[in-house]
Amino acid sequence: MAIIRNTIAKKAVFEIIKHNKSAISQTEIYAKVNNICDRVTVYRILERLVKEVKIHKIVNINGVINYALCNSCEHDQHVHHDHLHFSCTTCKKLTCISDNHIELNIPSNYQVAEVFLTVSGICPYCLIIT
Amino acid sequence: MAIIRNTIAKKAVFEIIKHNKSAISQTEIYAKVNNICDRVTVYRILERLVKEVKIHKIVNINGVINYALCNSCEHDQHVHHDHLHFSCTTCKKLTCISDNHIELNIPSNYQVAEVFLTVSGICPYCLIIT
DNA sequence: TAAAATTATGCAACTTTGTTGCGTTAATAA
DNA sequence: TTATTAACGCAACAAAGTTGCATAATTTTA
Repeated sequence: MAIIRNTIAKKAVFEIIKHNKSAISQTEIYAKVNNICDRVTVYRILERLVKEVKIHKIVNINGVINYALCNSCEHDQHVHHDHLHFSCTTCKKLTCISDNHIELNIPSNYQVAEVFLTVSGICPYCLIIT
Repeated sequence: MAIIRNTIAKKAVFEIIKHNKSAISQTEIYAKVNNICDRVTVYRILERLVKEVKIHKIVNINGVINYALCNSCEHDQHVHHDHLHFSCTTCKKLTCISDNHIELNIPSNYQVAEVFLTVSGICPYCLIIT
């Protein structure tokens, strides 16, 4: 039975994700972690945090994996995510947008785990600066 | 004004995507192309086909970019994709599933380009063999 | 039809992102 | 305080994607 250890690096990574307004990638997290630990350690911490269901993995439209808290999510098999991810094509940032309802119509022979609703486009900030 | 050339390699890549039942990655396409051209050329052809709106880019839940025809898509700003992509966690394949309706509720200060609805889980084939 | 223009390709080298093995360090329970 | 083992660092690797530049192929035009 694996005992979970709350190490300094793990706490730091979690705090970074927690306080970041948009979803954040491993590269960005490692840059913010300020050499508190190795690059590989960040990957392993993220893996553990995902397994512990403390953070969520979201892929942006370029294939870069991002991590976010997603407090609003229901971790229930039947109630799917009620929010949407906006993937900005300009700044590459991933933002969570709430208040969306998804009606699914998937053939019963598929076993659904998670639902990802991602919208690409230009975010308000990038629209202003261009 | 760029003149589009329909080269042998480009035709081959397009045919592979066209005849593949699920969305396919660059790596898989290159394997199928049978040394007709270089690895880099495949990347450049895919880039061009996306720009020409002949194929679509879809990211699976692991961040691997896949390409598909998506004939059923409406290329209209207001009418969004009416289908869903199923990303199998076992075989990693991306399949298009039709007949889904998405109601979006995105703040008006976001400029929407494309909508991606991806569901992760286990596909019928993998469910049988396990 | 030959020369000029330009689109597409090949090759090599590189970058970025993510993974694995293994010996060492350090957090936690007893 | 010690024993256990989770977590870490380092090095090396692998996969995916990008860039520069010289060359090949196609199209235009003179």
